[in-house]
Amino acid sequence: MERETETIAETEATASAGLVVQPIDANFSLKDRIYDSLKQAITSMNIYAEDAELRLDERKLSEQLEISRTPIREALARLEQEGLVHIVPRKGVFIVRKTKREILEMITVWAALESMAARLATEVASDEDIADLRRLFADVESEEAKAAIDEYSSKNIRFHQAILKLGGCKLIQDMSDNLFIHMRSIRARTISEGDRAKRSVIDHINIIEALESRDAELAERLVREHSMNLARHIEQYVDYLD
Amino acid sequence: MERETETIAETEATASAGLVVQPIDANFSLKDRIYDSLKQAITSMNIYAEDAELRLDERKLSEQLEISRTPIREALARLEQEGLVHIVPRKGVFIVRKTKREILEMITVWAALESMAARLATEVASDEDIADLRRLFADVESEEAKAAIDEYSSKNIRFHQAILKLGGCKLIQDMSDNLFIHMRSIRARTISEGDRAKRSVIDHINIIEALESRDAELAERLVREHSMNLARHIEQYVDYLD
DNA sequence: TTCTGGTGTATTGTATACCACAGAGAAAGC
DNA sequence: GCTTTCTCTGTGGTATACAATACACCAGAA
Repeated sequence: MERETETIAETEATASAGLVVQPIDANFSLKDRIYDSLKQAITSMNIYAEDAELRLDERKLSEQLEISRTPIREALARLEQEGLVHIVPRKGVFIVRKTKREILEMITVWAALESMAARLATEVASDEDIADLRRLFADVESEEAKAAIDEYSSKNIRFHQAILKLGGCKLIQDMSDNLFIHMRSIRARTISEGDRAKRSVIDHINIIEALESRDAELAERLVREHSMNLARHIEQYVDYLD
Repeated sequence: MERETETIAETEATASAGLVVQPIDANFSLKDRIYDSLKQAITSMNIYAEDAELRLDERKLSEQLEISRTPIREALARLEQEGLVHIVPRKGVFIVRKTKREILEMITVWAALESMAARLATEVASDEDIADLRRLFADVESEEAKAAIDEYSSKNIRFHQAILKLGGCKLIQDMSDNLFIHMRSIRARTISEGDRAKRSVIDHINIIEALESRDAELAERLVREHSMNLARHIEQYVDYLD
């Protein structure tokens, strides 16, 4: 946008002729594209399936993507820093399977971040935003009976991401997104266990009401306990993790 | 040839001669070493000084370190993912200067993490660990009068890191370390402003007492408010950030 | 003098060649 | 038959060569 106006201002002919653009996105870089591509691929696969292929072959990737290994290696270096893959010198690149303990720690951090977001939300979120939250949730409630569990799971996830967003802290959202990659499949699996879905619905109602009444302490506590309950559940019942 | 000698060394010679070790850390990798080296260099420099050199020259680095550009670029890719540097395609690599808003967000996240750590600490930390905290703090108190401010600043930092550790959540510690890199210089600068040092001491006493009495709610609140006070102070008085 | 256009250099992005090592399988010795 | 050793292949690690582009400088024209 800024560049467009600059260009137009600079050359009147352009403006009069109305030749609109070429904001040519010169920011393409193979490294970044590959990074996105690999990240997308990894997050969308079920890492915790038994038969999951955990090994990544640089050369194979370079052939599939029809580029050289160099940018691939740089993308992999980024992914390693992010914790998605682990590079063992002279051994190979492996997709990381988080251990149960690590998952629990991630949920703990998630609880800290989301509860802080909820606290912030009671201060900065508009009434409309909170109303939207209730609307999204009403949706969930009405569809819950007929829709499949994983459909609910998706809404559940959107609910939590909405709260993170309402806090207005970009960094909290970003960090949560990263945690979320690893928690996605776990959340999806555990939601169907026991009566967690129903309890979850109740929790969500309470959280929304706390936000509506702008009760920072209560909102924070409810969000935190909601997450920590998930941690306790996993601690007790999940055994397919290392 | 080499393999023969290796083999001999491993089997007979090693056993009979009692040649003790070769713990040779084969996990060395230029990429990792460079990463550590650059990170150390960046964190130890004052990023926010006026005359700070923000540009990193790959070729110059490769000459100084006497290695090729490839591992350097991989290290830089990691640093970018971590948020320490920013890579602009076909422009170069620049050390990131956080904006005021970003600093404030980092402190908010820090508050969320440290307050969660404090809460956890009231449950899992041993009495001795908490006693150590008080001891560290007593140290601070006695030296505060005579020691320089930056000396206190270092103790202040250790206090906070101790709390993070007491929570027993490794992930919280790691994430906080990252945030800390950017907050280090800010914290050092602001501690000397106003009577923040004295107020800080009082806060710390209260936090320790909350931990000792195993009051999760109180410990969490005090830690959170302590950090958020720093945020408010920066918001109001710091103007050397973008 | 100033603006425009071109050229040259420096620096980044990408490709490729080569090296060292790990691991598996074959061959040889016990 | 079992163990051991050697070799071979595949993979990642590193270096270097090449391509593309950004920026500065300079020349020429208005």
